[in-house]
Amino acid sequence: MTNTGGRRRPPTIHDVAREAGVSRGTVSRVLNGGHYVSPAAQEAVNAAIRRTGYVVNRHARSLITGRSDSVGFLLTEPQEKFFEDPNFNILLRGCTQALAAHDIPLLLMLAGTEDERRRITRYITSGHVDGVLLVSSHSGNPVAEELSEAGVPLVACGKPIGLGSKISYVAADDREGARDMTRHLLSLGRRRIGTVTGPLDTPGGVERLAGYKEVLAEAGIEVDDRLVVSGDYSRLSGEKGAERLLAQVPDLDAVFVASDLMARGVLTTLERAGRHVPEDVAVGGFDDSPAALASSPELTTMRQPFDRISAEMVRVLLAQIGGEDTAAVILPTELVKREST
Amino acid sequence: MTNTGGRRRPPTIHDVAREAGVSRGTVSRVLNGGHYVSPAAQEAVNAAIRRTGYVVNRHARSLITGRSDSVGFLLTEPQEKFFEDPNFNILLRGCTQALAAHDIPLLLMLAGTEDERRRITRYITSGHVDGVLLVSSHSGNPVAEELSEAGVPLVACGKPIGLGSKISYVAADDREGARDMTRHLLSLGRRRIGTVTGPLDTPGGVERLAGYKEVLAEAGIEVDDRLVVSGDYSRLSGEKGAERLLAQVPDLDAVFVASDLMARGVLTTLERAGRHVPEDVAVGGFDDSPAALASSPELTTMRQPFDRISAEMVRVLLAQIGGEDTAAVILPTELVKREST
DNA sequence: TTCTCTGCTGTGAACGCTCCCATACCGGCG
DNA sequence: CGCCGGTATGGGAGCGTTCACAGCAGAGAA
Repeated sequence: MTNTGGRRRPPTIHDVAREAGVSRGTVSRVLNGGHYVSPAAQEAVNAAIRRTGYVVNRHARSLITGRSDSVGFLLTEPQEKFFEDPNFNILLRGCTQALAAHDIPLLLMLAGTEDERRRITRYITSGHVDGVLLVSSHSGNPVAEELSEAGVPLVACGKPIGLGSKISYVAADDREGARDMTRHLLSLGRRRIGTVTGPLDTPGGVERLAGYKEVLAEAGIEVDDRLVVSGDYSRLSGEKGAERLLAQVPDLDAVFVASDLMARGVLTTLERAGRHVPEDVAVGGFDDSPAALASSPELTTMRQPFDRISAEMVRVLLAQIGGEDTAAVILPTELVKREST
Repeated sequence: MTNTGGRRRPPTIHDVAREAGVSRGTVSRVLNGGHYVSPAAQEAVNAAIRRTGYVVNRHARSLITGRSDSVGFLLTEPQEKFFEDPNFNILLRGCTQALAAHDIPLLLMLAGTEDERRRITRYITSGHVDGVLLVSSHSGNPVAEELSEAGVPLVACGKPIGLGSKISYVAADDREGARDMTRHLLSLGRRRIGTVTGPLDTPGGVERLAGYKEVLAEAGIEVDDRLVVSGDYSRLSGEKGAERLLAQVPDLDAVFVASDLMARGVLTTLERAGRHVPEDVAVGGFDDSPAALASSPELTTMRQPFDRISAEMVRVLLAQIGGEDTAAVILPTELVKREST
């Protein structure tokens, strides 16, 4: 590697060609898979690349190929949620790494306000990224539709609620997860099982509630309206939710909470009310976020496979960029038993 | 805005020129500040841009200017820390927003392993970003030196410990913050004040310890070695640290903890030991992270102005990219009194 | 008038790459 | 022998921009 220290003009494909005694074309072919290149030339070019410290100029390449070899990670949540929810971070990390394995940089984009959203939509649709990983649990999200209609490859995390949209997504099996957790609570002998749902304009909120109701119905237990209160995934809404549950159903013996963060709020309220967990009331969360371990007692929860979700999102997006038709991917959740049940 | 639906060739500067009845050059001048352009032409071009939905092709621009109009956000911590520490997220968000205001995308880069570090260094030094925001509290970080020597504009968050390095950085005033907190504990009448430090190979760890010691010395209190234990900013290390403190100094009446996360660990240990906070032992944290509010009792802490830090990092980096010489920026911290003292 | 200066405009080069076409070689087949 | 298909290579064209330069008009000075 030459060119130590000071800012010199970086080597171009020309320099490599000269150094290797071949033409630009041959170097380019080596760079792009090495088809129609003799082993001798192949070797000479690779040596020359090593000697010159050549790195392809992605701008020049993008200019002609029309691809940018980068993807956007778009967050359309209002900002606060980003920080309250550890899942975003895990997802972000997973996606960055999965993309790095393909040598694709990730552009982080936040579109909290309407203004930002317009700017970013414009940026994306004008070809500055090859595709978009969309993280936004809330529905009614115009960005997804816009981008999708503009033909931008797009993969969402979680099912977009938009009616009949053909947007690919990767999600955990919320309904089955909720079913498993509810069955688990039943298997402990609990019968007065309440739930604190997520926001009902999100697929996660809807599906988890559905799973809960299904299992209770199958077990022949009346699904009492007073057993169901809804939250917004925040800790505080967990506290409030539990207060309402206790008021409406004094003989409550278990709660299925649609997120760990809310579950922590539920624990707080139960403790304040003098109910022991899990003796008096069993509590099951959802996500297996760090919050689940940080609480006391540690939360029983449904583990969402975020590492696999991010890997799948990247895989599906790259396939879509490659021109394949892609479908939804649903990944199974896993019950993690801890102290709270 | 034409070009709805299907994938058409996006308009180029040529199309805009034709539409506006001027030349490429004039359009380009409008795009880049509008100097030497008559008001009439200016107006015609802007109208044409609006009509065609033109967006500049950044690849073509970068190819000739040599700038990429994007910056990297480089994280060299081992991965886990990223998630344990809420500060990173706040920083990331702040930087993304500050950059967005300049229409500069942020490329997120994780370099946890040696391999990744080489790849990313290579990527950066070959001009794919104009500058780097570096987040890595630990010292002995070769990346910073490498990039800096290669002439890449670089701003670190927190002071890099590297000897005599000329790297610009933005940091909170750790020492003064520690002094304030220690004074606060003294003002409550506490005299057996322990501390759980951060890692002593980080500037934050060192400075906060120094501030603590200074104030005790100034108050004429002997700085007992047994009062000082060190942690690694993790919650667990806070628990362990507090255990050691209690063992070594049974009559402990206050603890200054170098991070909120560790402070939560300290609270856990104190509760287990039956010590009441703040009655028996006052606890002061550092960061004012969400963890400070989530704990019970809520933590008194030193607020680090992360919003201003990220804004300053971006400002300094852009100045550096613009060719200015830049220096370090130190921002004041602020005492936030809550229940734990 | 003539010359200069200033504001504004158009145009031919690049920038570094990939694409495509022309060419050349080789072995095998009719 | 001529012709073919497959492999390998070189080089021109062009991607969409900015930059440098040349040119032109009009105002003011000589």
